[in-house]
Amino acid sequence: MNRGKYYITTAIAYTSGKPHIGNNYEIVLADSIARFQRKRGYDVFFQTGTDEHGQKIELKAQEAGVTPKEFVDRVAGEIRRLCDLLNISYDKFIRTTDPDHEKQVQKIFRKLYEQGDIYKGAYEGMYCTPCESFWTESQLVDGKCPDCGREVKPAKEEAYFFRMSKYADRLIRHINEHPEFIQPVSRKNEMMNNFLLPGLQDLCVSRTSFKWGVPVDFDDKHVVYVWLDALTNYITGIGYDADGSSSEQYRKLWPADLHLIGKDIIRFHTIYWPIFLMALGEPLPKQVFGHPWLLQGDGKMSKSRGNVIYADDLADFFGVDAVRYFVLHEMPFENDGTITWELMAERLNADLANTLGNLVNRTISMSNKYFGGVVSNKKVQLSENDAAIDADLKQTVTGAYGKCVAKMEELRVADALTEIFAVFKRCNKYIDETEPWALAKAPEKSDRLATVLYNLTEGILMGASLLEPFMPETAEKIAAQLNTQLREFDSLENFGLYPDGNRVTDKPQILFARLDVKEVVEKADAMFEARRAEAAKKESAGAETEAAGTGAGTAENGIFGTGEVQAASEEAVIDYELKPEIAYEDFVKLQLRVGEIIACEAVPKSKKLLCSKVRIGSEVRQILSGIKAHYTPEQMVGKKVCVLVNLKPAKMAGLVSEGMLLCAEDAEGNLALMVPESDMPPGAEIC
RNA sequence: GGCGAGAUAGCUCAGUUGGCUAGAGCAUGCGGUUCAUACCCGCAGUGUCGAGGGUUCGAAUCCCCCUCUCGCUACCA
Repeated sequence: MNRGKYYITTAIAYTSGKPHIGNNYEIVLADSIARFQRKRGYDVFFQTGTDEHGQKIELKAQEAGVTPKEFVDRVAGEIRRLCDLLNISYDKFIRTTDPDHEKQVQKIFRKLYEQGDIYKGAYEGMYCTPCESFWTESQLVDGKCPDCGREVKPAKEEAYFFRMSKYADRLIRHINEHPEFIQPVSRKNEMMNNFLLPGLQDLCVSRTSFKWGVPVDFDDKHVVYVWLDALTNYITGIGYDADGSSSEQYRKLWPADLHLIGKDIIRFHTIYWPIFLMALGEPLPKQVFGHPWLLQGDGKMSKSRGNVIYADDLADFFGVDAVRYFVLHEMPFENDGTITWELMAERLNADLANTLGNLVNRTISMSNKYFGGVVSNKKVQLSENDAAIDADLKQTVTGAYGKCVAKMEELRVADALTEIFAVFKRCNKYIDETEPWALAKAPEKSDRLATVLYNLTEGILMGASLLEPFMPETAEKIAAQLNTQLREFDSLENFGLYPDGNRVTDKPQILFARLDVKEVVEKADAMFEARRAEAAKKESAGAETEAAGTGAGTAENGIFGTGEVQAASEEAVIDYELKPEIAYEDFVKLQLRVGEIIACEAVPKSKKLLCSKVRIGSEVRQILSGIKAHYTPEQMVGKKVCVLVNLKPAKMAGLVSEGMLLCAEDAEGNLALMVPESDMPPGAEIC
C-alpha cells in the first residue's frame, strides 16, 4: 500500500561536544515515527544531521589545537556513531559544512537580499558598542540599550537583518488556520502572545565577529548567522535550489510532514523558519512538534559532577532496544520525563523481562515440551467458554494495530507502546485462562492445547510486528525464535497467518535478563566515580592536557539543535566573546568601591529583585539587584561587596537603583557576590 | 509584572460537552498457579479530587477568590 510521501526531520545536533542521552532522545523518537510510517506504507524520508558552524566551535577548536573543520569532523563522526548505535534509520545525515548546503545557504542569502527581505543594518544611533549588539527601535528601553542601559550610538559595524515584520500577519493567519501546526498546542499561545502579537523584531542574520561560518558571497566580511544556516538544512538536504532548479526529490518531499525538535527551539521553527520559507516562496512544514526533555532524576547532569549519562553507557548496561524502550515509554507528551538508573532497571525488569521476555520464553518452551516445537492450529470444536476466551484474545491482538495508529497520529509514542504491551499482557492472561499444563495432562485435549499454543504464537508474532518500529532488534529476535518473518502492518488485523505446522526454535534465548536494581545502581555509581576521578586528574594536569583532551570523546555535553545552553547541562569552563580592547582611561571611568550592605529586603513586585541599602563611605545608597534566587535578604546584610558607584541611576519595579553590585555568574545563571578577600572599610577604592 | 498550563491513590498520571459507589500503570498486601526469566493471573485497598466560597437536583469537571508549582516573557545597573 502506498500512502504517499512522509518527510520527517529532527533538529540538527550542534557539534560542540558529545550529546548525552537527553539529546539522543529526540532522534530515537523520530526514528520510531519514521519506522512506523514506513511500515504503514508511507514513502518515508528521514533526515537528521549536525549543525557545525559558529563562534563556540571556533573557540573549541582553538582550545583543542585543531582547525574548526577537524574539530567538527570528529564530533560529527561521534554523533553519527551514536545514531548508528541506537539503530536510527535515517535516510540522510546532513552536515551544515556539506559543500552543497553551504552553496545553497549563500544563494538563499543572496536571493533574500536581492528581493529586499534582508537588508544591511543601518541603525544610526542604535548600536551599543560595549555590548556589540544592534538593536531595533522597539527593543530599546527609554532609547537605551536594553542589555546595559547605556547610550546607543550610530552603527560602525554592519550586520544584515531579516525583515520579519513583513510576513507576521501572514504567519499569524497561518497559525490560526492550522491549529495542528504547533504541537503541543499550549506552545502556540506562547508564540502568539510573546512574539507575534506584540510585534516581531527583525532578526540579525549575519556576523562579523567570527569566521567559522558560511561567508556571505557578496560581502565576505560577514558570515551567515546560525538560524539561516541551520534551519535551511531541511530543504537543502533534499535538493532545494534557490535559483529555481530544485531536485525532483525536493519537489516530491517538500513541505515536510513533521519537524521534530526540542521545546527550547520552538520559536525558531514556528516563527523564523516559516517566515524564511514564505520569503522564499515555499510552502510551510505541516507540523512542528516541540517535545519535552528527558532529564536526569537525581540531580542535574553535569560533566563536572561526572554523572552525565550517554547513550553508550545505557546501551552497555541494558542493550540498545531497552534504551529505546525506556526513553520512548518514559517520556510523556507534554511534560519532561526523568531518567535514573533505578527507573531504567525497574522498567526493564517489569516490562521487558517479565511481561515480554518471559512470555516469549514460556510459550516457546511449551511448544517444545508438548509438541516438539511444532505449532499447529487444530481448529477443534470449542466449548462456549473456550470460544469466548479465544475471541477475546484475538480481539485484543487484532485491535491493537488500529489503536496504535491512532496514538501515533497524535505523536503519542509512549501511549502507542502501552497499547502494544497490552497485547503481551493479554497473552499472559490467556495462558492462565487456558492452563496449557492442565490440558497437557489430558491426552484427549491435545488438539485444544495445540490451538492454544498456536494462538499464543500468533499473538506474540503480531505484537512483535507492531513493536518493530520501536524495538527493531527485539522484534527480529522474536520472529527468528518463532522461525518466521515479522508481519506487515496491513495484515495485522488478520489473526491466524502464522504458518500452520511451523516449528519454533528448540533453544529459546533470553530476550531481556532480569537485573538486580541495586547492583545496577552500584555499578553506575562506580562508573561515575571513576569519571569524576578522571576529570579531577585532568583538571590538575593543567590547561594543556585539558585542551588536548577536548575531543569528541571527552568534550562536554552536546546541545541539540541550537547553540544555546540547555538547562540540564553545565559547563566545566565558560567560553566568552572577547570585547574590543579598551584603554586604561576607559577602565578608570568605572568607579568601583567597597560597600557594606546594612539592610536588605525583597522587592514585593518583582520575582528577582532584592533592594539593598549599601553604605559606601559616609553615604548610604539604595541598590537593586536581580539575585533573589541566590541570596536571601538576611544573607545579604553585613556583606562587604564590590559596587559600581557611578552608574547612572535607573528605575526598576518602581524603585530607584543607585549603582550595581558586582557578581560572578556561571553558565546556569548561578550568581556569587564579589567580596574583598580581606576586610576593607566601606568606600575603599577598587582599582 | 504580563500571558499560559497545572495541583486527583505512596509514585507517575487518565478523567471527553457537569450525572450512577472517582479510574489505569508501577510500588505494597493477600490469594491462585507452576509452562516460564522467583515468572504469570486474580483480589484488595487507602483518596477532605490543593484551600475556601458560589451556581446546580447533582461539581474533580462551570464561576469567584486564595495558596503553591511549572512554562514562555519582561525586569534582573
